[in-house]
Amino acid sequence: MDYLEGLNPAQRSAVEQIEGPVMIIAGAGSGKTRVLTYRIAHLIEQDVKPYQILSLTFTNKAAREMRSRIESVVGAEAQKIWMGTFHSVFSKILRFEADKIKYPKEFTIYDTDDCKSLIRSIVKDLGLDDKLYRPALVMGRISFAKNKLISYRKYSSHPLCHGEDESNGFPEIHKIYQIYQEKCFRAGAMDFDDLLFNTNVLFQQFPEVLEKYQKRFKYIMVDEFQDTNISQYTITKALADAHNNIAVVGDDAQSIYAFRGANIDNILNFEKDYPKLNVYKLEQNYRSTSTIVQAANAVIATNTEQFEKNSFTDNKSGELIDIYATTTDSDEAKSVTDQIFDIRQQHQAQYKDFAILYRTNVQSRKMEESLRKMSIPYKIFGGMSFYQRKEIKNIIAYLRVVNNPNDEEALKRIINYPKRNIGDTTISKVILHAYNNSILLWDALLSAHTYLPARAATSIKKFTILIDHFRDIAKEKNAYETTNHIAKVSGMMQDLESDRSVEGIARQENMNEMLNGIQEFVENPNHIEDNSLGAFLQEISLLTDLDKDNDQEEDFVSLMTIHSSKGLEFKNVFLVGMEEEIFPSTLRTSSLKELEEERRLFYVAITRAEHRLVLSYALKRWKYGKEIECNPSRFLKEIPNRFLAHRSIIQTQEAPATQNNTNYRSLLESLPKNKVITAHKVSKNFTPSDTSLLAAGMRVEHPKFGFGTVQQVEGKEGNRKAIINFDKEGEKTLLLSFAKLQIHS
DNA sequence: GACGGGCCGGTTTTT
DNA sequence: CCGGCCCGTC
Repeated sequence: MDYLEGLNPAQRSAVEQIEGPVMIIAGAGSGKTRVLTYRIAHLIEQDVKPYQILSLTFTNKAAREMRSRIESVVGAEAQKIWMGTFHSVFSKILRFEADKIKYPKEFTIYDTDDCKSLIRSIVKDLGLDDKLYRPALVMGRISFAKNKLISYRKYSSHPLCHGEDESNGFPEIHKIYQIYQEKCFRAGAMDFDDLLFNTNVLFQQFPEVLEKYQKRFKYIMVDEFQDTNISQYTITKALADAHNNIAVVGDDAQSIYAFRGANIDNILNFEKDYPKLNVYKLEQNYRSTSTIVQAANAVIATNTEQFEKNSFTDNKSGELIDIYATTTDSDEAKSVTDQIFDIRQQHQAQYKDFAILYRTNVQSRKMEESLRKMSIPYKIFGGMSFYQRKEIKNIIAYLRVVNNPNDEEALKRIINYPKRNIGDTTISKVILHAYNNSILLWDALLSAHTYLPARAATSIKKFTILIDHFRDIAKEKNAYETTNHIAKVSGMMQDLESDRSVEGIARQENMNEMLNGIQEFVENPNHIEDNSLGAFLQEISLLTDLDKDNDQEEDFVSLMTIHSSKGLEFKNVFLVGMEEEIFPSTLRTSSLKELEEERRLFYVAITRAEHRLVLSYALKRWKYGKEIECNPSRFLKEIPNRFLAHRSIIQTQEAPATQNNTNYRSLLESLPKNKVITAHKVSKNFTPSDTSLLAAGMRVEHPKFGFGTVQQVEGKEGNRKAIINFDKEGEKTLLLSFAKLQIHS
């Protein structure tokens, strides 16, 4: 029981209260994962069987990590705990129960691209304007409905659905939704939202199935509860109804997924649904310096909607938070890279102690270029993931068709790759024939000779024979051998090998990596009970690249969006692109609700940092091939001055394009570098002065640069700058709207 | 049916 | 700056 010793009183109560409904409000860095881990270990110590525990986490990686931590307390038993994301846990249950809801066991999971492509074709078939009915928009509406458990039947009479569509000029979405759902059903496919929606359908229509799982899962835990949507909450509540042993963990301040249907109201409803609720608040932050904790608190306090929570820490104040501007986005990237290089040297840090966070994925490009130039190892999470690459999607499409021959989206992708003389018109005719005659797509292919010209029918015949052959192979051999065979016999491998360009070779390497991945899957003892092709496909379609296990030995800087960084922590965090339009995003400044979610996102970003937080923004940035002017983010003003160290505008010089990155030392020496400024000991009574009357010759103090003499003041309004010659740091240009200066003379 | 060139439009976050 | 789509040519 010694694992209980290291917990504070609130944490300990949250661990020990195993019966009945529990809500744990866990501030950032408050040891939430510890509590969850020990709670499960504690359950097992109390003789709860591991398979009676269902623990829903936010990422697969979080589940894996938690499992291995539990394992170190209770041993191999930990393997039997049901642990994973909502999507992965319930897709496994659906795979098992598929026949009940008339889906094939080997149903396909459509990814976002598949869904959009399907919507595009439906919009075309209906003769609608594809400029108006854009796939992303339609998809968003369908997703919105599914997350609220609104079926296509209910959609057309729902004021928030069809009603809203009509007033926005999209009266046909309900129709698209219906056909979309029919086509998915016939293709034996579910999209991400369907995995949850259909779980609800399963539990509602088959009480005996629900009862089976209610009996099994005596103890249920939900992490990141603030990010669950109605569909997820309904599943959880249904499962918990038999025993009422449900513990949810969340932090309303970190709710950042409303766009995905997440509903803060779930926290409020939880109190209504479970009047006997025990609430525990974990308020002590063990992660960050008090400067960072207080800055984050100040930021979140700006929001009107929030729970009472008082985040505090006993950690020391640490360094001030850096803020600075750069002239361009390239300079921003360069300065961040330089600082990472320097800090690593000075503090003997490792690259994995650093993260670069941004609001949107496109911002990673400039960072990546700069890191490459300096030969700094890095990894980009999110954005274009491994499984989204064309060559990978192609081989997966083959596997999908072999696994489920009615998978329309996969079929469209590979029926003519490599070239088999089956063009778009032919494919469209087959799909239309299947739809009009209400037959399966595969049957439409088999009977192609009855309605298609001989030439096209012959090509299709050849294709179906090929796929049948692959299915025979799949019956005899394991997933790895099958894939290997398909890659060769389909002609894919040859097609890749014929391309000797750098990209072509990279594609072959990706293909090999894919094959290795399958082999690992097949051989992994965790998959012993089901290492089939179908199980593999299911697993990878729900994997994000955040889930990848990182080799402990590897040392790299992490680049990701703030959204992806949730739940993670880094010693040094660089938050880049702190500009209006970007963060907060233009699309989210019109309503208070959305702006407050952006602010929570800022809160999440700040609280990722353990020791050092650096905020930067550019004055100019490239966008769509044009250079645009940027303004500093309004959020910067929400951090109280006493936590900030403003720095001069940083201008770097780009490295010559021809420079290769093999010898970064000489490259480094050829470039002007931003020194990392050692903290100046601020005078005890330091209070920033009004700088509107600042003039040349005045003596000033800056919290980071120390004392200096004003050389010149220029510009006007928000753009006023002062050139100051600091005694120790030399000449700096400071933007007066941000610089904290105390005038001493 | 395949392929290449030109034009247009997009702008968030993710399972 | 990108990728997707349309249209012309082979």
